[in-house]
Amino acid sequence: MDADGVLQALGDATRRAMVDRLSRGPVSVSQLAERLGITLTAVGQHLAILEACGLAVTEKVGRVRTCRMGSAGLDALERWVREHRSEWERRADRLGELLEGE
Amino acid sequence: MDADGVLQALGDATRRAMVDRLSRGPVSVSQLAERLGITLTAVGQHLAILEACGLAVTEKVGRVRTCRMGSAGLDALERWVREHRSEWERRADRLGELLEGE
DNA sequence: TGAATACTTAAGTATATGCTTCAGTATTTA
DNA sequence: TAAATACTGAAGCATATACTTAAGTATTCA
Repeated sequence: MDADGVLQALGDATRRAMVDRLSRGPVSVSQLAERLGITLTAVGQHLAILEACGLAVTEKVGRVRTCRMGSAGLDALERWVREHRSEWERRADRLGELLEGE
Repeated sequence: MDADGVLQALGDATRRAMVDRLSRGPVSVSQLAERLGITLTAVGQHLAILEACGLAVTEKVGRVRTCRMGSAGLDALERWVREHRSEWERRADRLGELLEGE
């Protein structure tokens, strides 16, 4: 899973609301739609994006699709943060050493 | 700094490229514009967004504005990840205990 | 002091995308 | 088996926003 897709997905407020909800446990497409005040179709579209980047996992049983949080998306995001922070902090450290050396 | 703003900001590929660059050290607006192949104006607009959410800090000295990475943005983002992951993992743990109890 | 540099601001354009409706399909219930 | 439920897919619309040009301002250089 690449962080680009995750960040692109989480750029949208509705999808963030969906992830908020998923982090508290599984839900059906209908339940998401009702909570967000949008159509089932819209939820389906967002869900496809969340699944593609590993933020959600879904499974259809009978006529109802159950949606859960996916670990891969959060993993990728955390990795992205660490990489960007560390590069920048390494620089900050070198600057600190430089100043101490004076 | 709220994670919403940070995620909204990082939803855009150009701004992600800017943050990539900033994480490797300070740059001027012109240098960013050249690297990204867009106008100074466009860079300025993105920069305002990155500053507002704490992903960038800028300082104008003479006629050149120098842009650096901001810590607040990454902090907020890491917090967001931890909160969403932990809630979901607590649930997974409870499920695990439940299954063990059978 | 005049020219060049490095932005800044205002205003317009063009496209991406979030959402809708409408018309299906598959599953459950009465 | 008929009606209701829970989605799915195709197609269109409408708005947000990323980018541009054009016209400034402030600073440095020759």
